[in-house]
Amino acid sequence: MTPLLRSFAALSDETRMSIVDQLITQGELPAGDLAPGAAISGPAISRHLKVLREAGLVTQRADGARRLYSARPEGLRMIAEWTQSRKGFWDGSLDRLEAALREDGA
Amino acid sequence: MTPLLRSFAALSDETRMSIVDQLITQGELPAGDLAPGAAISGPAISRHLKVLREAGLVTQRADGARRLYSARPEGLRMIAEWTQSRKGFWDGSLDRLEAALREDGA
DNA sequence: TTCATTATTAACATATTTGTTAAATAATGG
DNA sequence: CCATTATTTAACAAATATGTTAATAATGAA
Repeated sequence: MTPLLRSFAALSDETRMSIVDQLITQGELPAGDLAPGAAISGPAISRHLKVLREAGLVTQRADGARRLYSARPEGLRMIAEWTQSRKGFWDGSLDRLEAALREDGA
Repeated sequence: MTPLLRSFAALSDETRMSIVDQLITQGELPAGDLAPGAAISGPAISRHLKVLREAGLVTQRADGARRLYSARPEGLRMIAEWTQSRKGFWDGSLDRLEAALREDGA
């Protein structure tokens, strides 16, 4: 797991998922419009956006003093695949364990 | 996300996944046998096991001075379901975004 | 130019996670 | 009862994550 994926997966998931969710639902938005939805300060949002940018999950575009952000499909696909692999691991674990228990019982 | 799920999902995933994986693959194991596989000290393993126990992912059984650990199917199912819901979110995000982009292009 | 708006960076504080070593606890065998 | 083994807890250190306020760009308008 890369530091960025780990970072994305970790504590502030809710804030960052909310940011991405807003960008998906409402399309391109300036940084300032994302703060209210996340209930944290501008600088905090700005740093989340930086992480999301570096992780390839959002893109930034300048419009005067504003910075317009959008969700990035390639990034979302990467996350979906990562969660897929993780789900696969746990599903597999469960299957293997249940098989082992059945053998034990037999 | 509960603190325990968050804790489980967070940084030490690899260590804790390795522990659970060993318990699934090799069946019931004493705490001491899990340390080598994880490349950390006994006390560190012990604390991971405590987290896993509290999260309901493993069970503990006394055998003399040893503590035998096993993977717990209900816990694995819970994790599998949690990753499933997460995967669902990201898959859905991707679908929605791609649909939005198609509309834009049209 | 000067001011207002928008966003980012700097400096700092705090909580959480995770590891280590040393001490404590529990069980077993002389 | 004492020594040994297995494990956990205590005390401490370090890294990471995340938030805040204040300072610093960058832009556009008066």
